[in-house]
Amino acid sequence: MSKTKASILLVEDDQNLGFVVRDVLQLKGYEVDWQKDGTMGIKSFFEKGFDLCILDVMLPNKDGFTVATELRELDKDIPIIFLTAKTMQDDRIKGYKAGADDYITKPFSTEEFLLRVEAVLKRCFDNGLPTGRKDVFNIGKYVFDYTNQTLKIEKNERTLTKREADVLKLLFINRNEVLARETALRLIWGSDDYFTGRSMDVFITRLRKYLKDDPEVTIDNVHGVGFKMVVR
Amino acid sequence: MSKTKASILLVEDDQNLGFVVRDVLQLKGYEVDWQKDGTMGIKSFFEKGFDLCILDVMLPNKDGFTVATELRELDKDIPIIFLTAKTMQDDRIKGYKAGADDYITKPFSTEEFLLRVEAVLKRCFDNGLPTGRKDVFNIGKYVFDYTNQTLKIEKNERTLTKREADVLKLLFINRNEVLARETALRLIWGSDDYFTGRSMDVFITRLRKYLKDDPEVTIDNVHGVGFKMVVR
DNA sequence: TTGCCCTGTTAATGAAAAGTTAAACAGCTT
DNA sequence: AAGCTGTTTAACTTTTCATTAACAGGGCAA
Repeated sequence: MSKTKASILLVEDDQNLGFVVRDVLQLKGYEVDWQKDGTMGIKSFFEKGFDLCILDVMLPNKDGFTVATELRELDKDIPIIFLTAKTMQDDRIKGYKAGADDYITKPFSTEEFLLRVEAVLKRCFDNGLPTGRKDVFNIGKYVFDYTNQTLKIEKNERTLTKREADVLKLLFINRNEVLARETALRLIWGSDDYFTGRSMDVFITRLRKYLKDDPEVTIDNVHGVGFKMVVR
Repeated sequence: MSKTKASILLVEDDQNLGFVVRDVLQLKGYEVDWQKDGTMGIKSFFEKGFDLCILDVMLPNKDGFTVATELRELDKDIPIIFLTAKTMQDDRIKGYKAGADDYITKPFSTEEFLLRVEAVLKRCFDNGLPTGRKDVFNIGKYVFDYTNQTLKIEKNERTLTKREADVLKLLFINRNEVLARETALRLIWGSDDYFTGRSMDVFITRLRKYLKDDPEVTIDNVHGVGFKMVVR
């Protein structure tokens, strides 16, 4: 069945506001992951997955909109709520409203806040409850369970390492499209240099070996750019 | 509901002004690519594509107007805003002639600047939001995906190399018009000498081979000038 | 028509990227 | 500190791709 309460990613650099928001949500039974900057937020989302993301617009390094764009690359339907300062111009709010499921202007009351959160969840999961995050993927004849780090074909199950699972998941999210080397290195390794690149190659080799039992699934190289998982 | 905000190309050689402008735009949620000279700006535009370009008039090597003209060759509808140090009537006239959508004289307040930017975007994308950059082209019976570097006809898909994709895209942008050899060499290779010219010929040969399955698509030579992709 | 430059085409070359395997290493646990 | 596990580094091989070369036509001006 489904989970009882949604899990929420909160990206907020302000200590005080972050603490309060997390607390309010947790008291309502939500599972909350609080990250202080966009990069960590994206990493966490990739690894854990959430039912809803709440992003402050003003963030160090990577602002909320950029974060939102990158989150949507990982999951195009993920509900997103923005937190914005009151000083923001009206037309601007209109501008990004299209990409957001809701926006809340600071300061806000906890009641209003919770109402908005629940409204978005209700709208996105029509029974009011999240369907539960999907971290089991069907890759051709394979069944890949990301959280349990297992890869199964017919009766053969293999346990993957964290890195293997990360690379496989990212490839699958971008299946039939080129996954730029740089993107993968940035997201999974956090750095993009010669050696991490070579390291990735080693993982690709290993994953190909794991996936060789279904010829419909291949990992193709696009020279100088990255890799493309092709699922026919 | 995929894109949140417009992506902007900023071409500005001055460190301080460039930094400030980028920052101001980023804080407003725009995705900003800051290039320090015209050549790099054009290259970046060709490879990534943007919703709006902001060009300083005074630039090393290639001035803003020249850059604008070349940008318009790549995308005749791209919105362009000029920045200039002083009120130079001559420049203004020349600027509008090249097709500026707005013209901002330095120094300017961030408020004024942002208003102008938003106004131009609003004017150009009537719903206030950019349409999103298109990098999938229909070339006769072919479907060419620039970012994924694929060229497809019916069920046959072939992956292109970076250079092949670059040349093909440039030819297509100038379809039914002559693409000067020099233009292509400058933009894609960055230099225009005998050997790069010969190299280009090799790519033309290869692209012709790839495109031979649709007789309605040809790459014709214009002796001494360049090539013309003809799509009937 | 002749000669010269420009283009078409194919093959050879060399450099860089990727494939592969094994050893080294780091972080745990026992 | 020995063993175990997972990741990175290293060393070597193979592949890929842009460039260069080599040769064959073509177009155009004189």
